[in-house]
Amino acid sequence: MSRPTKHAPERGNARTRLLEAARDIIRAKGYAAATVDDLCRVADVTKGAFFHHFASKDALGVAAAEFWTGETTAFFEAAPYHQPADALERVLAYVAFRKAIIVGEIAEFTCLVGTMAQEVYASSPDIRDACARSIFGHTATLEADIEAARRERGIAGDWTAASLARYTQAVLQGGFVLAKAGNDPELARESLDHLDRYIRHLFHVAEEDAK
Amino acid sequence: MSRPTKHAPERGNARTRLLEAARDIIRAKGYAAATVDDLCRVADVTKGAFFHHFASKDALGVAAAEFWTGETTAFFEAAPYHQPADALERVLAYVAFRKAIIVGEIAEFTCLVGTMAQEVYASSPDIRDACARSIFGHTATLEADIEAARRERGIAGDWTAASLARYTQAVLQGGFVLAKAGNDPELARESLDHLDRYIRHLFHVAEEDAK
DNA sequence: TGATAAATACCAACTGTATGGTATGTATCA
DNA sequence: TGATACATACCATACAGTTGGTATTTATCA
Repeated sequence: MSRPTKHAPERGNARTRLLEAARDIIRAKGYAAATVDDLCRVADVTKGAFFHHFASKDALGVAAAEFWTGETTAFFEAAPYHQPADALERVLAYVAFRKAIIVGEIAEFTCLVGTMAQEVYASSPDIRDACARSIFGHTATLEADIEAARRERGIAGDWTAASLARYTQAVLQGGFVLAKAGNDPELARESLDHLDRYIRHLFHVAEEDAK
Repeated sequence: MSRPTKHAPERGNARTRLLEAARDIIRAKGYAAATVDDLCRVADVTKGAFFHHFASKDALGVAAAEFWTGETTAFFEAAPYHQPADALERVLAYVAFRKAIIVGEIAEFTCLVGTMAQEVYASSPDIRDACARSIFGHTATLEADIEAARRERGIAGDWTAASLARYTQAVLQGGFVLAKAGNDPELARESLDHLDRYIRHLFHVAEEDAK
């Protein structure tokens, strides 16, 4: 995705700094309100550099979604919830992990591509599709564990692993919306407690005395 | 909220038409991208009329959230899910109703205040708070039925009626985000199937063979 | 190895238009 | 007569995008 050059300066090139700025600014005030000048100021580059690296603001939007995909993929691959040998435990550890990382400022734990998709789904199909790839690509990684847990434990029921994986994303995204509206991260964490209880129900395991 | 005057023209005054335009345009492309000119064009009023009724674009945002509260309150009060004598049946009927009205264009069934809150939560506290009142005011109406169902059926468990009511909103809002990203309303309906199954679990009732 | 061409990465200043908002007017109604 | 409900024309600024440059790196080849 990012074609590295020997050219590369020491502390990250302008393109990367612009993508990081986009990630932070768009999460804080949305895509439309994030102006090119905003991005350049935060990234400490000029407008000439912006339009050298991106053909348009929308092109940056697509690149920002792909950058987010790369960052989050690496982050979740390195996360500790993969450790349990038991597949269901990995799924529950995923939910617990998602809850645990809901800390600090709202803009720091909410989802860039969920925010962007909500805003541009109709006006910018390119960005929307990049967001969709990011979200549903992530759910696919969870789907494997859910499917394995189902086989291991011989669970029936009229739901699919893919559907449950998507549902975890829906609960997360919805929790973020509520946290933003109510200006309270606890609203997002609270949603994940219900999700945890639901998954334990589907797999017939007892609720743990959570935190 | 809307102080009617004898002045009033036949098909709704400029203020109301602007609020309806705001509702439709903001759901389609977000708050920031909805320009005052857009709103005036769709409402078929001039800019003078806009700034006669609203001190600023942000003031319109607040008014639009309140207008949405009024419309949705009336809509849900008139909805058929209140009919069952049994409180739990009313709760499940609410979820079924929310699923049933997810039809047509995405912009027609998604939530104005969820969209706005996601965008302006940090940059416009007034709008954010109006959105919060709309969302959490609505969850409060469901909370009563959940609490009644709990009493009627003697249900224990480490969750509150208020928390479950908020969770239904989170699932809805998250379903909308996924529907927008995937450009497919089914993604929102699917989330509600999981929610239905979860609620039945909490109240120890069997899953119905849903359509 | 060194000269040179070509590409890349970036910068400063600029442009046309869109934007939120204003100033000032008029018609209608109580 | 005074307030309300608009309309028209206007304004300063913010906006995405352009133009025309320079410095640096890489590729080519004698």
